[in-house]
Amino acid sequence: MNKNEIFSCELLFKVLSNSTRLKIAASLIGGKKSVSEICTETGTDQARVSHELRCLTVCGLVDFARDGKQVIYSLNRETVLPILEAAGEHVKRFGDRMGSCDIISEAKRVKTGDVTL
Amino acid sequence: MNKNEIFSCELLFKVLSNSTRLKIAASLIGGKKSVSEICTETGTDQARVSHELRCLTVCGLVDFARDGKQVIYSLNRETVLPILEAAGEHVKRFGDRMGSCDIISEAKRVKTGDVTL
DNA sequence: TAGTCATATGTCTAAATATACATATGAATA
DNA sequence: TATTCATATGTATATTTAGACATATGACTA
Repeated sequence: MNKNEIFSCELLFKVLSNSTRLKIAASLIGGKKSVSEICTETGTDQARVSHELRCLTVCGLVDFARDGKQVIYSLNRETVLPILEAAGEHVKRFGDRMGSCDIISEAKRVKTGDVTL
Repeated sequence: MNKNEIFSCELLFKVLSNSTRLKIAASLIGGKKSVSEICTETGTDQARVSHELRCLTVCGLVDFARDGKQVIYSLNRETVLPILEAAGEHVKRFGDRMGSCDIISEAKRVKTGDVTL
């Protein structure tokens, strides 16, 4: 991996490291959806979903097509599914440990009141 | 993907979305390395490398073994390489576009003085 | 063409994260 | 056992990001 690739990967992982964007992507695994369907499925308000959809679009994770008043978004399955699958494999083995990393999730642990021991 | 998996994936992607941690992981693709070797290869100071190595260790991306005064870190190739490879595929196609996403890289674009037009 | 439905964009603030710097620990050796 | 080398940890601050809220646009329909 050269520096450019590393930087682009950093951006890609940044896209996926936000819970709203990740929920949207996960929701689109099930198939194309309109913005309002995505809002309902992910329990997120419309403005924020639209913001994040733009990010996902620019970064190539989703495509869209207008259909009358609606805009239908779809996952770029070809490149995104392999990433999610590979991540899923890792998480299957190490998911439990990751919550105890204070560098990436100090705040969340405090907020959700998890016990650290 | 259920909620737990999504949350764990979010953490995993957060680990990989930091340039220092990603550089360390990329550096370890080439094989096991001591902390000071990683510092040299990635051009990062020792304290920060150690911090990030702990994160990478807790989250299952690297393993370590003490060897005298040194500590040798290795990549958990089995789960991490597939993630990096899949990310590499995406980036090969969409890497160019991603820099123009203001949501994930506003600050960096300003700092590096890139032209946006 | 006025209204309304669906979606997109602008922007401010709170929260999370990265980094720098200081310091501690732990193993080897003189 | 004092010293030195390699690595780890604590913590304050600056930067970055997420999220909330207000508002704009664009397409269809009465």
